[in-house]
Amino acid sequence: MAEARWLTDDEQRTWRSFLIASRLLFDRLEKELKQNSNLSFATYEILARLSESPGRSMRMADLAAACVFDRSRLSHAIDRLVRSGWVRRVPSTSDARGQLAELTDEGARQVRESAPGHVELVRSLLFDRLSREQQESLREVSTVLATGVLDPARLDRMGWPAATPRPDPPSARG
Amino acid sequence: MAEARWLTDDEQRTWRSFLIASRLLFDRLEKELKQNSNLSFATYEILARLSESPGRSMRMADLAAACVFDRSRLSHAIDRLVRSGWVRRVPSTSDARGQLAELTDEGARQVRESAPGHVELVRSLLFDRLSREQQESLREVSTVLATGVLDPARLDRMGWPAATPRPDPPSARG
DNA sequence: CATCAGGTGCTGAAATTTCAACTACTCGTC
DNA sequence: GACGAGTAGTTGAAATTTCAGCACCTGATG
Repeated sequence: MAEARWLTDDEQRTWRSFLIASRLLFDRLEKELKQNSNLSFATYEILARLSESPGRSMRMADLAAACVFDRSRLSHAIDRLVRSGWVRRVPSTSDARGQLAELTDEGARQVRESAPGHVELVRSLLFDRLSREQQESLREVSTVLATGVLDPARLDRMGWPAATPRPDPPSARG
Repeated sequence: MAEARWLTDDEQRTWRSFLIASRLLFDRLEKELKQNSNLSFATYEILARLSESPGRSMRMADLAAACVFDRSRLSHAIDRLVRSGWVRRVPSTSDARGQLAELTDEGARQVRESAPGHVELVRSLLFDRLSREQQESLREVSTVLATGVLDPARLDRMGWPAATPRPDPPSARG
């Protein structure tokens, strides 16, 4: 290795700003959820993802990918959710290794209850304050970051949401 | 409360993209530090901040604010760093309640050793991939996020770095 | 069919973070 | 100089996350 490529002052400022801002934001969301629903952000995300999924259930690995958790972390988190009665484990019928995490009615109720406050806060801290151009920039930058870490194929497999609406209907393929 | 203000599809995609992207990025940095220097990101930040501070030391509260940690978390983290021999606790002379966390020589060596790899990764995942305009957008958006959570005065007190270079030299004030 | 690389999910222990007090000190006021 | 509110930092226990390793299943290959 020759000379380390340091950050310019400008880059340094940008990086620190991003770091601080995202942490402040996530902390704030965490606090709101804890306060109003006694949920951690991580827990909320799991419940939210499940609630949006067909059959209110997902394969463990898919859920982990969607939430950007490693498998162990998800497994422990699901343990706790099962103990709370909000999630049920169901063995996969198509793959004997697989488990589905399935939202219970109680779990679904919990999401419905906590979602509005959470969404309202995201809106008020983020979208109400960003112009349309800034929102586009944010998505653009996020895409750059994500593809910097994972290739597009992997992102796609984990349900990467940044894509603009499909250019062709799926049936028109091939 | 009347009707909850939900997110549009577009906003939903932007939000999820941001969430996933930042998590992927931070996870990656965490992994790199763990792998190459056996440091957590949190630990690295503490050491880095101290190393940049005059006298290689900071008041606990200031350090906590700079790293966006709560005081308890920082206190525990510093405990560990003291046990590692990388940081020393020094009572503040001006305020008998206060403590300084001060980097030891060993600690300084540790930062010097781990910084290049870390910076290189930030550069390659972020700055090498963003145009100048995108970098500006990122800073702009970060500022919006941060001021959405904290007022500018508080940000300033915690060493918010997003400011463009001061319009006047400090001595020209008043 | 047997093998084997790779994928899935779980587990227990260790490390870290969160949470709710608690002590000690400062500052402004009386 | 004593009071009381507010600040600085620590502490211990509980909750969560990380880490390494395990057991099991699948799918490809021979």
